Amino acid sequence: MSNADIARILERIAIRLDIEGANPFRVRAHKEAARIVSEQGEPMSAMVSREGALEALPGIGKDLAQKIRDLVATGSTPMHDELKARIPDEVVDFTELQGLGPKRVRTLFAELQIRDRAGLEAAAKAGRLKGLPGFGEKVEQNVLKALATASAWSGRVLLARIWPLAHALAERVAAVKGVAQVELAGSFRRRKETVGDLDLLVCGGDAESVMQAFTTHESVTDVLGRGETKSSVRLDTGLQVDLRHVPSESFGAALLYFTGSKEHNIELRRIAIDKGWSLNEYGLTQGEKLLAGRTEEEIYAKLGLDWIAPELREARGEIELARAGTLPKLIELSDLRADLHMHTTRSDGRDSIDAMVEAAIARGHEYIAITEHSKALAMANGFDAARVRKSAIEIEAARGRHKNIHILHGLEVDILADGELDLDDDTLNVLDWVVISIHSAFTQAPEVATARVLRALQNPFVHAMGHPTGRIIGSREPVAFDMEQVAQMAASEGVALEINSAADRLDLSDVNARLARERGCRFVIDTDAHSTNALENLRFGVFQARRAGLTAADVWNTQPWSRFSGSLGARRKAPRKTAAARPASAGKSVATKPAARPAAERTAKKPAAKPPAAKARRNS
DNA sequence: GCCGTTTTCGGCCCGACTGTTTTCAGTCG
Repeated sequence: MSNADIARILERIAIRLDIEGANPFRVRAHKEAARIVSEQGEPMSAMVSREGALEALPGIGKDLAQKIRDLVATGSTPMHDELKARIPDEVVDFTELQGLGPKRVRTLFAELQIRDRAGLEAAAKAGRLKGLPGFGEKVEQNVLKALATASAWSGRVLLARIWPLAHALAERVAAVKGVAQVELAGSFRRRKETVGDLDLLVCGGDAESVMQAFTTHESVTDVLGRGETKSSVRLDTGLQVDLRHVPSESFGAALLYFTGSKEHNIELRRIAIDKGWSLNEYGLTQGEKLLAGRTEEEIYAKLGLDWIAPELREARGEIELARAGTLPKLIELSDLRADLHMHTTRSDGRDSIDAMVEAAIARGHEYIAITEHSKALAMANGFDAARVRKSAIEIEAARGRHKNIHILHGLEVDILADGELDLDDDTLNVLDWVVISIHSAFTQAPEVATARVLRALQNPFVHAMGHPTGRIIGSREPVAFDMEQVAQMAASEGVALEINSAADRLDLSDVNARLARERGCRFVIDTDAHSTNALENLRFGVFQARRAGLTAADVWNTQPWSRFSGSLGARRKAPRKTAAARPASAGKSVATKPAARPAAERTAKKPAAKPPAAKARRNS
């Protein structure tokens, strides 16, 4: 049972408790626990075996720790079984519909015995909802609307997919006369890999004109609400967009507030309260007196904190680092000097070598690697040994045509099901840059998958592991290998883990990259572009890296060519470790070598997995 | 259900908007 599975069950326990009218703080405790579990890099299945490890997590006490242990051991917990027997799954799902919260869902279930979607729709159509307490004509109509919308809307959309439309909406509002500032806040600003809605923040201009411009945008199909300071709309794609018009003296406070995360805000509020102040979207106040509000920086400063980049605002220890002045200096797109994973028409790319190289030059890259597929991916026209040797000549010719960029002769070599690589060592030795990736056998058991990856990582010709977990957001689960062991092996072998910038990969995830960083891994951020356009995606990989707390120093392809090229051959010179080439025996934990860069060397800047001060977060 | 320099009880973040009410509960973020 993965952390995500456990988190989901805890979340549903919380909703069921809420529907039953339980103590709201008990509900919140379960929701908080779900969040904490989902953000742990280490699997719960590993943590349960360490005495007291669960209880050491802030927000997890004796009771929740036991529930997590039950879930790991049996896939369930007695309390959830009892709750499920009383409240069916589909009733829980009702709370996802706009306008239905726990109270109204409770009424539907208790008064009308509605147990599923079909029943809800039938009751609403028959006009049986509007007579219920807390319901009326309008709510009934909204339920029907929400049911129709929900079937067309999966809930979240990839950040990269919404990027252009989000900016178009912002520009539309920015064009209104007198508007001074427009920001896209929310999870969009935190650069989460998917966003559930968009939050626009506007200051300046006439509020009425701003609302008018916003609610009449061509992609708006439904105006959900329209007040003096706030409007909500639904777009034709199903996405909800909220706009808030705020005064300039409150803009920083509003930006902070609506950027979130909710958990980050709650921690900030606690700090304010402890100082006898109050923090809301209008500012930081002491009684009637406004202490700060115009910018985020002044609010953080007043609270005794360094400004925290939005990508880190997830209540994962960033506040303690900000207080201590030890926040990492996050990597930026401009730090990258290369893209080391891309395809051309020679395998399954859409553009030629020359087109890709020219596009890379236009992007300002100092060096790139052309990395076609290997032969296991026959459908992608993967290279065999002979084709690799021919390719070397083609790359050399390309170098002759393009003098103002360094081109590495690379390959994306398949990791076969048993951990063997798809090409032999002699062939790999021809290449300047070897990325290894999983493209098959995605559903192996954890021990098998772990042994497979550990074996592959020990090949001395390998430089990097591409899209390590193989997950596709929304459609394919990550390969179930043990990230802890893989990260330790990658660190000790000096193999970089990729953060793949493809919109639906973003693999490693922020949580995994954070764990890998703590184990001393280095990284590369690549596009895996299959066309010149896709080279633009690098920014999304950088966002993911920032969410993981990575600095430029953590990422190999930020190095200037002279240093990078000098570091490529290091592993090949070392004698081949024959014993290490065998896969570890299934089910047995593999001896973990110390990380290449010991954790202690890096603690000064790294965000702690569990901040030492977190248990006492109400201190200040 | 969690937490603790107020430590085993009594707190736990806060405001806008809607719709159902007739002063406010429910929902949402």
